[in-house]
Amino acid sequence: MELPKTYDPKLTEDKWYAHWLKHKFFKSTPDEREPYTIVIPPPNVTGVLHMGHMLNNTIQDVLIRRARMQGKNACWVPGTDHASIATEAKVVALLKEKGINKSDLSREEFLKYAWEWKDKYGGIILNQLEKLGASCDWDRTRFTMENDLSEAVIDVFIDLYNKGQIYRGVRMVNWDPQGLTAVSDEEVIHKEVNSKLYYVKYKIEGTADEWITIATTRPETILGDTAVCVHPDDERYKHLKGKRAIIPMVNRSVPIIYDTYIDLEFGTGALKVTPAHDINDYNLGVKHNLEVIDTIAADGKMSEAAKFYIGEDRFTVRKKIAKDLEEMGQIVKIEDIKNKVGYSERTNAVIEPKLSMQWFLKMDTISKPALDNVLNGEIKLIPEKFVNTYKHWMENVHDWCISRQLWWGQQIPAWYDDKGNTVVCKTKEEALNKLQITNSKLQIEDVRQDEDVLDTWFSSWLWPISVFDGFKNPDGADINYYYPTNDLVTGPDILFFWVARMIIAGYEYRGKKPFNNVYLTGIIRDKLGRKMSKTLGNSPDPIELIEKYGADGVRVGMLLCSPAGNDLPFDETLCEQGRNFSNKIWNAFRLINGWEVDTTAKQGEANKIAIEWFDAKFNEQLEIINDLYAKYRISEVLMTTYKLVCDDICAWYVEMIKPE
RNA sequence: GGGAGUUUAGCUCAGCUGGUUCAGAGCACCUGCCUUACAAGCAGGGGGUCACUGGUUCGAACCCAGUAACUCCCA
Repeated sequence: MELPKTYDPKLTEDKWYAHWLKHKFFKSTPDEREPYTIVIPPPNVTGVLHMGHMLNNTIQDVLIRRARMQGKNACWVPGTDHASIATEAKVVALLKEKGINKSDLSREEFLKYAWEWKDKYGGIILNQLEKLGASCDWDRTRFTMENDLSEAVIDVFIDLYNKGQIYRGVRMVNWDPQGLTAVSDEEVIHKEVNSKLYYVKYKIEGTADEWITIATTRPETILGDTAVCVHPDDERYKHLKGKRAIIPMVNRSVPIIYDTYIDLEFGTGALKVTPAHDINDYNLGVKHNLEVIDTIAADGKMSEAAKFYIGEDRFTVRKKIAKDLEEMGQIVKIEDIKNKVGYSERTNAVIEPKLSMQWFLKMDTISKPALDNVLNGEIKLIPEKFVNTYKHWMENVHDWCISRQLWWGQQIPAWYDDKGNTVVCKTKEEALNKLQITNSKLQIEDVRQDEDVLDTWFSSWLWPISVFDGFKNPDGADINYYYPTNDLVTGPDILFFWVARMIIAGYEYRGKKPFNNVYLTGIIRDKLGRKMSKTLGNSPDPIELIEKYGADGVRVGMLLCSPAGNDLPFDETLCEQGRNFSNKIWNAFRLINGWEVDTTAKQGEANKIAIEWFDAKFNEQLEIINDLYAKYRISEVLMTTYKLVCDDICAWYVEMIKPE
């Protein structure tokens, strides 16, 4: 048989992957062996594979295959996550192309379209994972919005509500005016941007020509101002005590208040207070009992309450009002400054702090075991440096805003009657019964379910439990055998979003950690050190790379430069090295495959020595490799293996035993 | 503004408890080779003020202090 000189990964990889699947080598069911379990960080169901997936799934595959070879019962559970904001946005966009507005559809109609979309595109990323060689137990594939998992989410919501951990209230939340939903604190990305700082003078009430100058980056919110605040120790403003200022344009008289919150150095030391559109102002408002005027509507346009520029976008108004104030002679000066602005992680829209009615999960007590058990090493973060970050977050965690004003997701099981009563339970009938206790004449048609759905992370935080049916069947064979899982491999960007919350849910619902170790991969960057992103277009398509270098080639390329937790500047030449490595192994095989073995021949002395030497060498390197694995130093494991193959096997051993 | 981390060869990184595996690896580079497994290869070679400054020590890439640059997280 003539083997080609150059290795063709395509033939080999497809052939063997099919073989593995056919023989169910990745399948796992509980048995007597020691389990080794990984649950996949479920990718967005409508997403496509990117380099980050490529990296962390390669690492998971390495770990799971090693465990399998060690004779453990290795189980890698795959699946996807319903990604409510992202998916809903995609479906809305698709409908728009067809000339359909979401607002023209009923909830049911919209969800039908969304499920169609999911059924059409939801499998893509899983197929791509197969291409990559991922040895998942595909029979276990789960989806966060499938019936069982949704039921778990609803049950958990009800349970936490009954325990008093979930409440509903009007709070200042991060509002995404494009997604038209609230998002959690973690979904806001603060970026430094170039802005203008407007110095605007407000007249002191009852004076002819006395003014106070405030500085603001958001003049469009002036219309909602309900106070001016200065520092009590500020000599410049002591004489204004008890006075009032007049808000320009709307001519509203507001108090001048004194609070040590004020930064004397910033701007003029005088702050305009807009309780409806800034979290700090809101807090000041609560403290000083200020009026709240909500001047910006949900879509980011000025509301009726603003009185001016009604229906115009907040950024347009920013420019207009500056011009109008200038004409009124109330702009003192405008400076260029850099400041931090919050953007929505999902839509990239500028977040608008907004008061709204939302559901929250109290985080103070429920998060306690999750903090303690990372600090005491019961759960290990790799690399360890993330423990500090984790600790800091956990100690300062705020209540989690879990409601989203969307349709794609688990609808909140809260029910209202016509009198403003609320009950939380699973079904409408149950709700009716409960509501009738205080509202006996209530009819079922008048029971209304909360419109909102739950944050997607509120379902994925249950993932390590729910994929083993731990809610449906808390004493089931699967959950008892596979939980706690062994290793979790994910990016540091979702340490709080997901990892911390899984730990919280693990202790709350199983009384046990969800995993022993968390391996946090690096973030992949391009050669210029920029994060890979769709908008920059600097991310290579992993599938194209696989076509070019083979899955093994790309995987080797990724792992060569990926110490845990460090950024990973990706360079395609690394894949080339990976491909070359595959070729090297191929050719070593080709050589040996060509040899004919004469079983009657006597072993030569040189061969005997060579074999003994290699035996020792191999075992020595194996020990090193095992030690490196124990420390999760995957790229060093690879390098050691690489050298073992290229140097010890190919350059020495094979040459030594090569027939003349 | 608060916190964490990083800085060692052109690039990506090892370097544990300070001391003959302390200045390393892979890639890249240079030179010579299409030598019957592999040019996606082989043989050889060059290359570092261990960010900077000071300190501790018989001895510092490693410990301490300060400085600088970069990265990340939080507000």
